Amino acid sequence: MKSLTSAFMLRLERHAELTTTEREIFERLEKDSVSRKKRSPVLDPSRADARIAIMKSGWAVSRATSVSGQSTITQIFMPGDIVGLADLGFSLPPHDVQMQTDGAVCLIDRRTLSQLGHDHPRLWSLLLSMASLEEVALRDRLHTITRLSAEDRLIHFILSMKSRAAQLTDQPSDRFPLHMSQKDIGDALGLTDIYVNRLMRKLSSTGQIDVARPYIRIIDRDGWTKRVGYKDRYANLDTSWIASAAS
Amino acid sequence: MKSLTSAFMLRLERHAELTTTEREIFERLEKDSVSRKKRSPVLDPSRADARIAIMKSGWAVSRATSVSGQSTITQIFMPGDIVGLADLGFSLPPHDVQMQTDGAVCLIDRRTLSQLGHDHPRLWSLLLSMASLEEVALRDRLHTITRLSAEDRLIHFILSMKSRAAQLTDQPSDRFPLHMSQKDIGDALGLTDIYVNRLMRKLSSTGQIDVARPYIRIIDRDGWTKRVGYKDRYANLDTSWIASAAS
DNA sequence: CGCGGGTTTGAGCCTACTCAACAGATGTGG
DNA sequence: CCACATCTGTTGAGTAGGCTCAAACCCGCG
Repeated sequence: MKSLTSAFMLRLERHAELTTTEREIFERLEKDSVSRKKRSPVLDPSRADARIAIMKSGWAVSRATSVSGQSTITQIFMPGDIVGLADLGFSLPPHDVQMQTDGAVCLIDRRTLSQLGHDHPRLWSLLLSMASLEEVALRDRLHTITRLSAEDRLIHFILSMKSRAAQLTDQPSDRFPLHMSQKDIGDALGLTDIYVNRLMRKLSSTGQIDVARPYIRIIDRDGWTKRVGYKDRYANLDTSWIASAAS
Repeated sequence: MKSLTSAFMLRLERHAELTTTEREIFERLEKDSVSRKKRSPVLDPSRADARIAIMKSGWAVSRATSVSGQSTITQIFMPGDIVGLADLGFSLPPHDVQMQTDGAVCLIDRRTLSQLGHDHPRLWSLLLSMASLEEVALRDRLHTITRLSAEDRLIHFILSMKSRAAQLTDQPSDRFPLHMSQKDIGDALGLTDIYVNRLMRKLSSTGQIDVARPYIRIIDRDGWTKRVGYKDRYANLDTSWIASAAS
């Protein structure tokens, strides 16, 4: 079961039956990985065409920065996620992606990907489906940020991080690692680090979470889910419409 | 020049050379259109598999709604846009899409799309590129909403609507139609209608915009662009990495 | 031991919200 | 063609949620 060592394969297989040929192709994509230190850029600016990466291990975040120096974390990448999928249409990376912890990534250049997709059309459908997951989660986050109170935003965020952590293991529990400082959480939610701190204190002092950095435990997940109207977009990817593999 | 009647084709050809075969395929996708009245759903719930639509004319918006009844406009669709591209991975539509003006749409079901993509792999690359445009614009909006003042948010929004309007015409000007009430604008920006109103009044009384509903004219676009750090993501789609069409 | 990154707490303030009322426009049914 | 309802825009007054500024504290690390 060599393929189980790869979070990316694990995720793909969770959603769709792969042929042995396809499995070989995806495995080849992950053959060479390079390690990356915390805070270093995921994509190598010197390799202009290597603009896609599969996260092998570690976390990364994508940030948008404004003139005033304020920044927003627009995406959080965990093992098995694909970095740069949403940037395919751009000649220059629109937002920059940095490692959030130490880790390793597999770089893929776009022409290789394009060629692979040409030979194996189902690859595109799968990638597009995965991109669509990202985007829907992003739209959910947009909604929570614009319309929920700071406390509910934080709760929604913790729930979504828990969902994503659950994808990476077969024994999900309500305890999971959150490799982000309170300032980072603020950058993801549009709050100040100070206010995030007050909220976290409040949640833990009222017994809603247990914090033991970097781990966090959600005490009443169902209650929270109902309270903020959380929907787990990651759990069910529908790939039934994709044409079955040729032969 | 029959193809010029289609905003969708116009947009595709702006970004990539199409072969005659490909052109025929895309034209066929748009063959049958159905008209839709303002405020009616774009996708027909009775046709469960028809989950993609190309906007033929009119505007549509996608909304996320929360338990409290608050809603956020997560996407705005104009002629030539593809509705439902980002929802491909879901068995049920995650957010609902309604017409914002009267108009017409072409419904496409997912299996048809999948089959087409199987026969013409470049289709997927193009769709993924277009989806990536959407997503990057969405991330920009997320950033402006989380980190900019209400006034700058509104300015950023008007600039982005202008960019999109510009895609639909060959003679772009700083005057363009905005088919949204102040409440809708608020739903897109995370503001109340009342506050949007105050801001609009301020912008027009200080000579920054001219309003003649539904048209709006930006007076100093360069100044605004610099002020809020606006980047026009729609102007340049990079498709150079896509493998050229077979034969 | 000093330093830097992250966390914690206090005090005061401002941006954008709420509530309320009205004017204009638009539409709709009789 | 009018009467009425509904939607949209406008303005005022008061409020509060999350911000800013400031200062400690904790901990790992060189």
